[in-house]
Amino acid sequence: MAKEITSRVNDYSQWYNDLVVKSGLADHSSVRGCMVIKPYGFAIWEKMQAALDKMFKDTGHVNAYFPLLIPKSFLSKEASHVEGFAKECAVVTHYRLINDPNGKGVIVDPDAKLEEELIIRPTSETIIWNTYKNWIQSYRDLPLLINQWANVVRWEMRTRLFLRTAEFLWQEGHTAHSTSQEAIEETERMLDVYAEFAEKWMAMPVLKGKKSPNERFAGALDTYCIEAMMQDGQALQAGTSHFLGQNFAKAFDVKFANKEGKEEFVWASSWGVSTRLIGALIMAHSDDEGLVLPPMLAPIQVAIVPIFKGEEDLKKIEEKFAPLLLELKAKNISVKFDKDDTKRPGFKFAEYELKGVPVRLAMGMRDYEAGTIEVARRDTKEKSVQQFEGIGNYIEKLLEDIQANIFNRAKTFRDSHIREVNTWDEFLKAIEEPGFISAHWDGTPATEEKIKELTKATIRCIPLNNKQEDGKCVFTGNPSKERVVFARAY
RNA sequence: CGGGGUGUAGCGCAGUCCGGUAGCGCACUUGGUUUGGGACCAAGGGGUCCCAGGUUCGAAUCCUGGUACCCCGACCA
Repeated sequence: MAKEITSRVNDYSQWYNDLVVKSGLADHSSVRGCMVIKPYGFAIWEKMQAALDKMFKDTGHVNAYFPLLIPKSFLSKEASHVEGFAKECAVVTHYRLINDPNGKGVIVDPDAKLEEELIIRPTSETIIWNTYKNWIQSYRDLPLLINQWANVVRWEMRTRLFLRTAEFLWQEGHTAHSTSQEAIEETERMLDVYAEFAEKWMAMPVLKGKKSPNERFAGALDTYCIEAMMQDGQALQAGTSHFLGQNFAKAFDVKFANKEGKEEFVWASSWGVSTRLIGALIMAHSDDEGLVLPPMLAPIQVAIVPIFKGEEDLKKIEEKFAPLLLELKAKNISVKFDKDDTKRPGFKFAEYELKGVPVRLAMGMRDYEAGTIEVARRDTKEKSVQQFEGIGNYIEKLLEDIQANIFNRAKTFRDSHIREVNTWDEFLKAIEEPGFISAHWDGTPATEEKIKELTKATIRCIPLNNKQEDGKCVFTGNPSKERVVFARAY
């Protein structure tokens, strides 16, 4: 075995790290907490971007780009926003380096201190709302529906590849509206877009819900989220959509004249997903042999391994496959025909499993003569021999089947790991098992805080369209109208 | 920020206790044989032993100081 991956049961966290590095998605960089996203990992991100970008455009949004650097003073204009982000901001203080007069290398030129320090954006609400002030005068300028693809920096104390890195890639939508209701509708619409993307493309079931006040975005009136369950039963927030009310409009003085000619503050939403989704993808589906990628996001959907002795065999097999390659291309299926003669078939099989390629085809002279082909699917690791004739359609269906199968597998796992509990004793017992807990909560931040302190579990969300039922808070016994979802989270 | 670990060839590591020619596996290069589940043989190339200072005839190894990254926790839109 050239590449040993720690097994999930042994050490889930180590399994994840091994997998990310050994499958070639990303590496640690020489900067603490920052990663190098390698071509294979970036290809997944590009597929995610393409799908999401289309969904954003289809819902009326356009892309723009705002600066990486933000004047320090901007951040403090919205009180709770600065409180949330100040402690993890990287700051630019100087603009020049000079040769070190005492030795080798360069030092910061003390004479090149910035008048006002700049922060590297941890998120762009402030610089964007400062810009919107100039763009919005009338109700005719609204709504403003803008998205940006960007990188942000948050100086996290502890980082993990993809899940929490100091620098990460994301998209952030920032919209401006003339009414509260319209902004709320936008917030909910984008949550639906995220949920659809997670379930349809990533094959990852998610719970849609609202955050409790404790877990809200710094500066939001309401934070909506999608929460996914990883294979170790922990929760991962996979996307958020915030209703910002008029907080940023007030902080940056963004007003518009309504139809009656009166000035009003603008209503806002913001929403984002990040490269963390790649972490989610890995932890939702993969196994001890490597990645398991959903066909819709796999950079390579079909790998073909010809097994040959000498140029003549290879040529025969290549000729046999030529029409199939065209057919698959026409079906928009990405294929790699791997005729690399320096690696043996067994090596390639293992490598494509590690990389999570959904379907692998193998053909040697035996199959060639018989008019058959070996088909291996990554999700179940099943192999079968099929007739070569008509294999294009078979593969197309198989990819759909794999996409559906891994979604169903993840959904079955999740649904069987959500427990309803009604007493504190049950809660304490259940939280030591993998999975989510559905329980009544009295709605107070104090109770949530206390539960977190005692169990490390947080309220992941208050599910949307939640069933209303009378109950008692699992901790205080105070009356409650609905259940909320508790879990330990990444 | 607390605790732990690690810095030696591209990668993974041994050597450090007990100072004395810098090693192993993988990868790489060349040639050959192989090819249906991670091939084999032969030859070869590759080093600021994290940095600085000290002890010593001599330091990867001992001493002092620094630094970087990783892991566990606390923290975390």
